[in-house]
Amino acid sequence: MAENIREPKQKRSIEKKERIIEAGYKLFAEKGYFNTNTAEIAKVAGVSTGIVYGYFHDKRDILLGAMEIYIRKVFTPIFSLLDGISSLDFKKIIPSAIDHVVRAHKTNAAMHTTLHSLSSEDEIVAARFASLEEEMTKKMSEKLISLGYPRERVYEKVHTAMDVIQSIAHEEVYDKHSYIDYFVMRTLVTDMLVRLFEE
Amino acid sequence: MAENIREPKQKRSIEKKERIIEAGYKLFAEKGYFNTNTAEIAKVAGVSTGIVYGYFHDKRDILLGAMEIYIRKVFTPIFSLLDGISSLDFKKIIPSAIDHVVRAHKTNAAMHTTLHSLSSEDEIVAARFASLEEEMTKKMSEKLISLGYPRERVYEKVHTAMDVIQSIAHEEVYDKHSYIDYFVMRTLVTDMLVRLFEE
Amino acid sequence: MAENIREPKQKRSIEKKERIIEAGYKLFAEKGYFNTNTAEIAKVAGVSTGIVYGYFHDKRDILLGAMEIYIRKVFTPIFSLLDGISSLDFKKIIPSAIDHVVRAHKTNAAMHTTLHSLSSEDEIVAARFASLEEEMTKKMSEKLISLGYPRERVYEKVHTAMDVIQSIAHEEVYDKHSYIDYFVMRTLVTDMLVRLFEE
Amino acid sequence: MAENIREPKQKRSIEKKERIIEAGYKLFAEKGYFNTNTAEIAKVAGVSTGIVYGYFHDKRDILLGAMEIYIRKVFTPIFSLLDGISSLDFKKIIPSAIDHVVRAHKTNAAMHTTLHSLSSEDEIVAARFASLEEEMTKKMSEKLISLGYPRERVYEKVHTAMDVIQSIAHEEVYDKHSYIDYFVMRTLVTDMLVRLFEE
DNA sequence: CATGAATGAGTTTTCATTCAT
DNA sequence: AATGAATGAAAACTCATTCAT
Repeated sequence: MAENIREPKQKRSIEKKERIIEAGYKLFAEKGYFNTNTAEIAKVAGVSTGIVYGYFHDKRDILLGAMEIYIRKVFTPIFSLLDGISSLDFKKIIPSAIDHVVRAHKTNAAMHTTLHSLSSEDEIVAARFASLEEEMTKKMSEKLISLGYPRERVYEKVHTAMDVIQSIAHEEVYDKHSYIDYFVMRTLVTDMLVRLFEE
Repeated sequence: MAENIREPKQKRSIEKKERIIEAGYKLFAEKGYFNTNTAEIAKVAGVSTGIVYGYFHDKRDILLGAMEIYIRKVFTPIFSLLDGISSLDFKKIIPSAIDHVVRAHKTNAAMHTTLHSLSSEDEIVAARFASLEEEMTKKMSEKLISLGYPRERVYEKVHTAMDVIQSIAHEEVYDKHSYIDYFVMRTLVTDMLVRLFEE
Repeated sequence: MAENIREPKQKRSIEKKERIIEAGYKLFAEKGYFNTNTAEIAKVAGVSTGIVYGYFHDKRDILLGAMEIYIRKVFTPIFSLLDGISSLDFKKIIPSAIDHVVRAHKTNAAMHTTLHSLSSEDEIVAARFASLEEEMTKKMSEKLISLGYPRERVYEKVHTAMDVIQSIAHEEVYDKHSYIDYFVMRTLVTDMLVRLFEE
Repeated sequence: MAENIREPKQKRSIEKKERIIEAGYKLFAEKGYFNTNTAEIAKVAGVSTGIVYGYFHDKRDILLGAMEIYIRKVFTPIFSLLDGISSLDFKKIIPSAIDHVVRAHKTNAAMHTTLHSLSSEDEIVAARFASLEEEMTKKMSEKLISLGYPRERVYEKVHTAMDVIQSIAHEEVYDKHSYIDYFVMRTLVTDMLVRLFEE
């Protein structure tokens, strides 16, 4: 039962661990978690099956690694967007936020879906996402307050806005409904959210 | 390999097929699709493992059956809500809609999550949901138009409203964010959507 | 985690379970527990690997089954020997006991060794053997007492006798020492034990 | 595939080889041979996994090394006991022998069990033990003869005594039978063996 | 129609041993 | 000599699906 997971310090090892995660990322996104097996991950990563277990406890651990990559890819730009906000000009903030989120979703849609799936079967994954949303909501809210926005109901507003923006990102990325004009929809949503904050 | 799936005509058989679907529903919702095996479904349904393949092509086919149940449970009340609308009084329509959706989610949240998960791995599931959304959007839009609401951008408004309502239903059902006052959030969302339609 | 082990009631199934145990018995005895794999057991039993897990929780469970067979084979004749004792004539009892034990060992030596091995790695196996020894000691002691033998120190005498008899059985079965005349040794031991009880 | 096992001459190397053996000893004794892996041995020994194969052909080779340690620890004191015998006073010799063996067992019981186990799967281990027993029996017998004890049947007597003493050592060390008074048992055995030699 | 035992390919995981550095 | 990352064969176990009864 001795759990001996290498925490790689050398460059080559770090690269290898990263390669395994990237391979997992790619395959999980393409075929879903349960339809991917470790042998395949190893093959795509160009390593032996054994070494996978040198870097990860098990398959789920690879998923967790991939999730962190996903979070890095998707949330980092969004957090950096936050830093750029310097006034309460929601007519600028909202479209910019939608833009960021849609773009982040577009490049990582498949992984997003896989991870969202796993939320239903894995507590940890679900918890990680919940805490991320919390972090974003709080950071955004504090930012607005620091710029003079009234504190009252700000968490609820921000969280609602985030939900709405995520919805529209989904719509645009999956583009399943031919009867919807996504440009129109985005305009609607933008106005709606601007009003939410400016009321 | 002749695919001989019984389309049961006798009452006893119909009941049996239904029992299998219900068992699948329960288990898929509780533990997810991949963590449920057919033997378990058969056991919960009180039938033999073999007969499951008399009524269904494969495991996925049971999921599809369960999905129809889910749709029946969740969408039927929402469709019937539609019929009750007789004026363009959005201050009444929106809260009622939110109420219906939240309630439907509350009783079927687990299955919703499972099905949503599977969308990423199963085209059919994804397509079924898309077409349902389409149907709902169209029905609702036509209803509004028939009551005199302007046709322009109505699909986009309705679809956006549906997205937002789903989001808030999720929030309330999973209740993961202790920093959110869900009553406040619901009020915000209601006002926001009323304005969307009344502008 | 649903542990569904068939407890076979039908004759065919019982036979199959028995066949698996016998295959395990044979292979464990020939090659040791750790050098035998389940696929091999299945093959020798003439069944699929899967069904093995229909009848047994895991590989160790097969060993436990084999252990019970071993116990049946080895201890049953010894217990029946007990029933045959009708007087305190140790000059007859001791040689007869030695005879039985040596013969039982000779036909099951390999399995004995394997099981004894496992005692060091498996608590259950060890405990089962200890309780068997206890049962035998107690039964034998009660028998002697019922025939009028003094109760004092009888457990210790019987247990000692059992140990000694086991030792000599080992010696005869494995026959590793060319400088030993096993016939002489058996005579020595017999006399020694007769005196132990007759003193 | 050139088998280049270092026969270490330098002190540092000898120490390292010794450390590996001691680590193997400890782990084999604690968890059994098959439940111990080489990486663990290396770790406990404070060396790299690779270098283990610089000093040993394979895992089994480490076991053989550990066995020699065991033999050194257990048999050396017993052999030295032999040297101390200067008369045929069995009332002294027997208790002293029992004492030595019990004590040796008490400190090395776990390894004893492991090695005994391996006898069934490893010819070399079995042979080594057989030859040790032979050596002891012969040495002891010669000693007795040199002190005037009749040569006839002496090997068988000594070997039997050794067996009995080992049995009682086992009993005392593992102490599995609550219904046995081990002090009584030791007295019985002592008397029995004294008589065996004095008859 | 119904049963549930049986199949066997497929999956995760381990570990003795090798090898580049 | 020494390291410890890497290998990959082999093991235990699962489960959707089939089939004899």
